Amino acid sequence: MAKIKIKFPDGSVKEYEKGISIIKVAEGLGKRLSEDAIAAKLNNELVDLNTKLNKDSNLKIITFKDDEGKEVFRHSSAHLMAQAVKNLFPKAKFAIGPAVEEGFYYDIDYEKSFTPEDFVKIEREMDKIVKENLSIERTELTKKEALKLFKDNPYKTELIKELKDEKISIYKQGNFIDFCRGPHVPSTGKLKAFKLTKIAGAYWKGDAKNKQLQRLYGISFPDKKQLKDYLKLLEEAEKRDHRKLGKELDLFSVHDEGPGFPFFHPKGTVIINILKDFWRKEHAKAGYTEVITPIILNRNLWEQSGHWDHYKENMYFTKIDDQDYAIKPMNCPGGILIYKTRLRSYRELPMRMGEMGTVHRHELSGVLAGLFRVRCFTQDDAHIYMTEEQIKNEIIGVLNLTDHFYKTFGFDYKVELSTKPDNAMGSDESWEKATSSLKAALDAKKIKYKINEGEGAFYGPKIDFHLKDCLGRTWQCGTIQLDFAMPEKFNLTYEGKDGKKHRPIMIHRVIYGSIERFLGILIEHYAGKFPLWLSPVQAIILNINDSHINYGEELKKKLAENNIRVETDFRAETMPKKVREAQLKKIPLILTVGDKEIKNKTVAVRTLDGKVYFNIKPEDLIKKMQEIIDRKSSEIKF
RNA sequence: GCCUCGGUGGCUUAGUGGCUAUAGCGGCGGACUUGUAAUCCGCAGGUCGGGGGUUCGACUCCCCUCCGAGGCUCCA
Repeated sequence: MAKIKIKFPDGSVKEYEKGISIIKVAEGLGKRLSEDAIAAKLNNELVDLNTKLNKDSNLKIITFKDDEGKEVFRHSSAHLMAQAVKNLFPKAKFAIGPAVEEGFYYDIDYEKSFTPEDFVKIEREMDKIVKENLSIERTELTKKEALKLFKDNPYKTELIKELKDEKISIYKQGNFIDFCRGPHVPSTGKLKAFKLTKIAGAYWKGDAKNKQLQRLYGISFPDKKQLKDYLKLLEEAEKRDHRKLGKELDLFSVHDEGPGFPFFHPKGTVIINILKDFWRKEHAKAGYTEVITPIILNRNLWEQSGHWDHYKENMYFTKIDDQDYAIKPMNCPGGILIYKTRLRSYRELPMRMGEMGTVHRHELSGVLAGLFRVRCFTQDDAHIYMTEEQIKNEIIGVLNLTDHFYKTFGFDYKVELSTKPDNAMGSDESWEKATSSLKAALDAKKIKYKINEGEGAFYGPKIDFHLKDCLGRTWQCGTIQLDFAMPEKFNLTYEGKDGKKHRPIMIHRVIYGSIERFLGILIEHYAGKFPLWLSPVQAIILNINDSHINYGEELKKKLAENNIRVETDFRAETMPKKVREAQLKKIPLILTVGDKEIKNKTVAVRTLDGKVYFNIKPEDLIKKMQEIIDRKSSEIKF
């Protein structure tokens, strides 16, 4: 028998008999590894575990810990679900069933809607198939054979016809056959822990003109514990839902009278104003000015900016004196009018103009969600007008500022760079220059980034920031976009050293993104327990009986004089009840006054973690609080 | 916009054709004057999202509408 050499990721090389299957190799490497194995990477190509090795190769065993492993595992789970559905509902026709970031789905064409009761049945059937531990086998067919096999399924037929390749792979597990590129786990017994999560409508090929199918979603893991942990995380996320907390903490509300137009209550407004104050201070330091531009502007402006032609379905309109006006969906055209009020000199560049601009966008009713997706929001916008040479430094400036903001709130973040798309405007040369300036700035800051080839806006390349909250979920917030188009459309110029007119380049950038959305993210990030500097109410004073009210009022006055946001609760309720209520309102500091405190001229301080500190002097408390507020710290200790 | 599910006092919620629609929290009134997560008693509060229909009778069934939740090409 001939021998072949297999090289592993750690550099080691082992000899095997030609024709050995990968699963056999894995078994030789260790029991644990062979049990965890899901698929393998053979010479950098993802393959099934029962693939036979016929020549010298590089081999890596893939487990659930690898992203590819998760994908294969969930993809196999989708097949498992499809098989169960097929067993229970033989008339169901299957479209596509891939793995996604959060699990997997299968699009199914079936006459009747699936119900939650069906979920239970399907899960039971899946369990059965897992217990049978059916082997999952790959077979290759010609296109003709495949078309014959799937002649009753219009979706698979369409997909097979679209395929350029003549060779088609199918996967078979028991009585179930699916057209699939693979790879898959070797048998259904691997798919131990799963749960169907939701059902939704989805169009065939995502096109609203096509038939709408039922999309069944599920999640799966190699063992029950991981599934349990995942479900727990979902539960935790649900507890933190900003819509729920927003109501409980009296921060904001939305009404039938204005879907997608949130109302901010006094406490929510406190936080928004703090976010704005912080923004103003930091931007002034970084050399920005601030402007205010109107909400409603004439049609001519939007025609010139291109919004009238390209963004119309997202805009709101109105008529004034019989003329067409639009409510601004973006701030830039307004800002540009300010730039154009007089001739600009190169000496003025870079010119950094910020604006807390409230924009209105007509989003589809179905996509609205709390503060995350609204129809009216305030962008912490700024536009920088500059020369090509200034790009790199200006980008570095924005990167520094953004980093400072996100760190302040305790967010980790990831950066992505999007490059020239097919429908781009502007010359290849200026794109090249702009993109390399963005890269140079990122490299100078030693920021790691992912490149999204061809995903830039048609008017310029961009950098996006994705925040990671404490549950590991990511949110796109900040963005830095270079723009060659607007300066062109509005014929922006500056006079150079040479006395000639030149075209400036523009940066559009936001850090919070939308203040409303950022507040939503903060609510979930902190689970409603805001750090002291952001807390709408920083302290509440409780008395023990009526004789302590006067002392409590004095204390309140002292705190309020030092700009501390303080409330009192002098109701004739029991202490435990008042403590409980303050705790549920997530007020960071509960201050209690009683006989002892009056006698010693002190106060008892309770923090949200339940620790109580007695004998604190009011002056010391104020000093401590101010220090914590100044540091914007989320920890409180005495 | 489209699909699935949902909408019952301020909030959470019981109630699948039959007396005057539950209960808890919250609110208000009263008693209690209380030492760090719920003291007791009483009262008020609902055109069951809105409109129409079926029926002797509708929160409950049907149709329309409004609002909300989750989704709507991450390649067989």
